[in-house]
Amino acid sequence: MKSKVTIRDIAKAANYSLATVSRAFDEDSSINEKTRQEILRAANRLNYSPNRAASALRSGRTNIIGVVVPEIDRSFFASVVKGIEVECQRRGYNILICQSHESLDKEKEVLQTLLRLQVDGVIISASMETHTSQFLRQLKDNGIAVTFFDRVIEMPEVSSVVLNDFNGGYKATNHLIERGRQRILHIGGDQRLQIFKQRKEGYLNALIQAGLIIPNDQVIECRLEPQEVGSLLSPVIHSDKRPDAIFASNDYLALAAIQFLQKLGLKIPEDIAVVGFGNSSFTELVNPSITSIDQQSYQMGLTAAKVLIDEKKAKDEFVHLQSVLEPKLFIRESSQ
Amino acid sequence: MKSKVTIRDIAKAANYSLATVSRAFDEDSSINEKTRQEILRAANRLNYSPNRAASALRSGRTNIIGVVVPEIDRSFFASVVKGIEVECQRRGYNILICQSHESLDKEKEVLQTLLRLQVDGVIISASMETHTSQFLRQLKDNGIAVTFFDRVIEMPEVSSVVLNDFNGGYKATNHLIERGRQRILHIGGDQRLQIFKQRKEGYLNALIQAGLIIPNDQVIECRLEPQEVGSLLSPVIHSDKRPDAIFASNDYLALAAIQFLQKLGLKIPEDIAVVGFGNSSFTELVNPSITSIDQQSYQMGLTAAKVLIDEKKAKDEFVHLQSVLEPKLFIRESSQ
DNA sequence: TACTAAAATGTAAACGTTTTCATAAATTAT
DNA sequence: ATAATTTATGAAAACGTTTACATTTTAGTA
Repeated sequence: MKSKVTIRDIAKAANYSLATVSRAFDEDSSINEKTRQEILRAANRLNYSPNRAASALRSGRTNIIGVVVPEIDRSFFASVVKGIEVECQRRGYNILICQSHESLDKEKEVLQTLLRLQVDGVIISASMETHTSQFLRQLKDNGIAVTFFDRVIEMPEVSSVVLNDFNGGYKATNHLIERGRQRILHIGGDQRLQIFKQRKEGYLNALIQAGLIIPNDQVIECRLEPQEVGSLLSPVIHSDKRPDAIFASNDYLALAAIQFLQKLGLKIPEDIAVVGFGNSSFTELVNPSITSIDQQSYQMGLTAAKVLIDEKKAKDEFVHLQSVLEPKLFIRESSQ
Repeated sequence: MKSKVTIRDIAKAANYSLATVSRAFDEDSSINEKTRQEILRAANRLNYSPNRAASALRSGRTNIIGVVVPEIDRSFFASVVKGIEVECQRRGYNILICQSHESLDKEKEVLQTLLRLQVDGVIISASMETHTSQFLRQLKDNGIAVTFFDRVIEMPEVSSVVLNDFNGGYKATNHLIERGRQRILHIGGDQRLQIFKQRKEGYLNALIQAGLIIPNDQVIECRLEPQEVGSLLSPVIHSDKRPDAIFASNDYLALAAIQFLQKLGLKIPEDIAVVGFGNSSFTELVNPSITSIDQQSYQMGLTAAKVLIDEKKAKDEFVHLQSVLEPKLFIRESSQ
């Protein structure tokens, strides 16, 4: 059964006081290196493992970082979480996962739980319904560090890690322009989210820079339901000025568009080239494979964890920063 | 800053002892209902929130459940974890995620951490390298409940939740037989894993039951690298007795097979019907969409959490059980 | 009514660390 | 050598609960 060897047993075995033993386990504590070794050896011999609850109670630090995502089973979030877990593990932290299910109420609830648990920090991507930061303010006021990723809420003194969505939109569009496309249509996402707004801005910028006119009907807003794509696309496709390329703000929309167009007998990419966003795993599996912008999800997770932990370590003199990752274009058949 | 209202403050406010206040928060503690209400009201008024570290230290219970998966960003695991999180949240538990990265050493390491953290239970799907249960034994010996899912290790007195992979293989194969296919080839996975063994068994059983002969070369073992599929398939396809159907133990293999066959000019499903396994999201996105066996991943997560928590609650009289979920066949174009 | 059993509350001792403050030992400066 | 620092150690008090045990109150019984 449970061994139950405590710091007290080590103290006895190594013939030091509790305090000294405790210090032996603390990196930056003034203690004679020789006695530290003695103590560590004794601890090892007794097969000691510290009681984290006791430590948390006394010190107020848990070494646990809370992670809040809308849904863990979306490949983007799963991948970010993977990055977070890897970096946290490396730095001696553990992660506690919560899902907001895109609901503000649920998000508040899990943040409340994380506060109660006294996590050392929170890494969060806001739910669709979240547009204010008051609850996170509460965490900050209780000394809990906060870092955003991807879906960021305006908030002073909070670090965040995002993709340069503007550049993503720009690169995607520019790629199509370089391939000689002239009439490039954009299927956007919910414009209340910064990420989609930025992608669209990048798209527009690329067009302007290339001197291409942008007719109003060349941007379609789509609330991310791939089923809608057909009906939204139909009028434009049948108009006299059919687009010769599409930049979709999301891989699922790109795929839906491709399938719709193929059903109409159009050839991809010959008649219409398509670029997606997200570099989802299926983009290289479908036929034609889909050119897409990679979101650096894993890297985003690594970075978010790094930023948060560094912030904790640096205490006061830490400068809050927004880390911006650069998107990468993966060229595949749909735009060749 | 931190409010710091403790049980002591409530005791003062409500005019009861510490013990009584503590009991008011414990469901099954003998306490007068009226005083409980009084206390809860006071707690509410003071905006009290319990200190979990203190509770954990004193009681030895953390209300945290550790979850160990090979890689969180594989859609199957992400989906199971989602189920686990939802059920745990509902029952007042939190989950701590760790990845084994398919490495035995890493797995041991994270289990050690979870032990240190004194989690109340562990839900785990074993790494590819794990074939023994000695480290989990250690957890059990320390009073930590363990539940397996999907990748199970033989271990007495441990509950598990799995898919009926045998039936999955059977259903997939039988579906092809019902569609009139006679020469059904199987692309299997690593036979050291029970799940793949079972799928193959189900496949063989369906064939036998239908009175179909099984030539030796009709089962291909593939270590799950989709690139290999072509070279493995090639000889069989060009032989005089070409299969008219394929049951792949995995959706990626199914897709790889389809793409390889299409390149050879074969029509799917007319020339060769294909069924996959996993019901991955891309199966309905590709062309043709792929018939597949659903693994009930979300349900598996829900169930695993439920079984574990029930076991904790029931203490001794709990009967360890293996929950077997039934796979579902999703018929799509690749087998019509 | 008095007596017993059950239910409700209180007292106080844990749980295993960390950390403040005090003290002792070692080092440096004078 | 002595005083002034610096460095290592120790003693003891937290941290905020839970829980065994003791005590009081209430309800039940004869």
